Amino acid sequence: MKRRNTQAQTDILNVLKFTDRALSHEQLQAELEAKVDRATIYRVLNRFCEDGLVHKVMDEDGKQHFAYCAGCDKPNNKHQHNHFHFKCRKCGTVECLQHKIHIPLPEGYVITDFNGMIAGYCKRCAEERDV
Amino acid sequence: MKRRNTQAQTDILNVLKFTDRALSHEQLQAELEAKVDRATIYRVLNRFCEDGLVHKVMDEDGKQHFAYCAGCDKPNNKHQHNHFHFKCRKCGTVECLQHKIHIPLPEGYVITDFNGMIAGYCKRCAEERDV
DNA sequence: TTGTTATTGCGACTTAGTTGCAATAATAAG
DNA sequence: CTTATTATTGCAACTAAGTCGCAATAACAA
Repeated sequence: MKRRNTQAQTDILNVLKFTDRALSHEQLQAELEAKVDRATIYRVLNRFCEDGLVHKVMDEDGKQHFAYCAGCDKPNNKHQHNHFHFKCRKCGTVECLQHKIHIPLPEGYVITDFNGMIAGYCKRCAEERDV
Repeated sequence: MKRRNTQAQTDILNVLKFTDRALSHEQLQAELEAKVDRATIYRVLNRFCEDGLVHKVMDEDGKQHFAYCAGCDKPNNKHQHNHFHFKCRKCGTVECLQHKIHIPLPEGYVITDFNGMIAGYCKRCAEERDV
């Protein structure tokens, strides 16, 4: 199945490309000035994931967030999204942390997917809380 | 609000206590010979989480899994579920990995929650796939 | 034994994400 | 340039996980 170039796709990819955050469907839709259907957004994002353009993370509420693949490792041609994400419980932003992780797996185990999410308060929101 | 001892609660806690897995609501309900209402199971599990008896992990599909707190760190009285979980895409089991994680956070950030999930194939299922 | 209120069961509800299908439009072929 | 092929979209209906309100039940303390 060959991919085609469409407006919706480039719009979505642009939003993701020009932020360092991982966006939920909701946040992404808010950023999209062009009206794109819910279902289409999901389908586009899933396609991007398959193609390795974007990675998906689950937050602690079970909501998907998508981020452009910038600093992901690529050992032997396979994309590894082996970094953590930080979600602020107050402002809701999800950011990719730089620190790369390697988890020792029991022998014989095969890893296909990585989902690391830390929740808490980002610097700004933590300071506001202290006041 | 004071806690009371009920059958449902001890049943649920026993199931969790005597497995080293993190169970989804579905799996847990299957293990419960006594019939307990869906909503009750969720409420009990959430109470257990609040009380620090059990920890919750999200899998890559956004499904909650619950595991009895056995090997969790407890620095200065606060529970930290700072270990990873491995979910087999084939048999569906979620196990707690022993390896403890420490993620360096940007300065000023406060962590309240940790969710680490790796998906792949466990030894048994990986071997079957190779055949 | 009785009163208080935490807990349960039921059903209705919410929300995120998916899917079927007909319409649209990107690309290839002529 | 025109036409054919089929990937992609929009819409609406659907699914599944989890939550919530409320009346009924049952721990526990008095």
